[in-house]
Amino acid sequence: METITENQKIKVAKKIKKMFGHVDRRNIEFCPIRDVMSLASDKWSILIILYLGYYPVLRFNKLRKHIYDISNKVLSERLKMLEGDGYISRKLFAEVPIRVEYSLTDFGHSYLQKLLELTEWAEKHKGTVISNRADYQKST
Amino acid sequence: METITENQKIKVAKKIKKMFGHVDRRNIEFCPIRDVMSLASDKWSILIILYLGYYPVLRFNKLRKHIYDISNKVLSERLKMLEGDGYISRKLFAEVPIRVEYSLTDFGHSYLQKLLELTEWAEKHKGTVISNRADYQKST
DNA sequence: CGGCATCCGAGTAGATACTG
DNA sequence: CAGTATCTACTCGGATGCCG
Repeated sequence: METITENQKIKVAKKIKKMFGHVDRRNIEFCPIRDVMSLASDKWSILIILYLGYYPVLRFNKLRKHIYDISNKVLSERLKMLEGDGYISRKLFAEVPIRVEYSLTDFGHSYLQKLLELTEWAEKHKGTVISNRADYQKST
Repeated sequence: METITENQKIKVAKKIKKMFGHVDRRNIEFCPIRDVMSLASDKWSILIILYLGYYPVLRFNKLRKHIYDISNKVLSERLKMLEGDGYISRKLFAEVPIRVEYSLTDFGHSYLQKLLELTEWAEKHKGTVISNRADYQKST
């Protein structure tokens, strides 16, 4: 892993202060972490957004097969929330049988670009997490 | 919001494929999204990591006051998990009264650098999410 | 096909009290 | 001070059945 310099740490702290100016107040009407991130960085949401970034258009059951252990209920809930927040769009085709296509909006693509940085980090460092967990188990 | 070009979308799809090569398999022993991200991108985890990125060292009750609505139980659980995965370190001082200091490890700092990109995005675009949500409410 | 409605069980969060 | 213990409440996820 790349070592982090003290300078970088200071830079990061400044960014946090700038972004999170309300860091010390508790009368926050709308916290971006609690209210935006908690939905968008949910395990299922991440997978949905990634799959829609990979396959530009997906139907409900296709998506469900890719995310191979999500239930109808949970998938449809997440899709509704993600649609509500503007990350994905839902196109209904009134055919028989009915067809529904999900895809990312531009807003969703914008989010995905940032999200990808994080998931790439996780993929790259998953080995470290695994061994950290094992060590921690032993030490207790 | 910046418009996303088709080229960028293709680039992103390639990145996803590279990172998420198992995108179509279902016999995944350890999924970085499900197993790493779901802990590290949890609402409370994000807040803990951000506060520890801003204040290099924090004691239990200080941290709890900053994250102004987390219970003892949940905070101590998350701290243990984050410690177990290697993001934070816990230093115990056997004084009276006892003192425990939490801080980010280098691994935690590495994660924070990427995480910050995402939270900055969320802070910048929270207005869009709010209005998207309002529009969606009306349309239903 | 693409969901929604319903029910149920398990896990998780919160409040409070207590302790080394 | 830094948690743990306990209990309760509630949310969440999974399974099933149904319908346009």
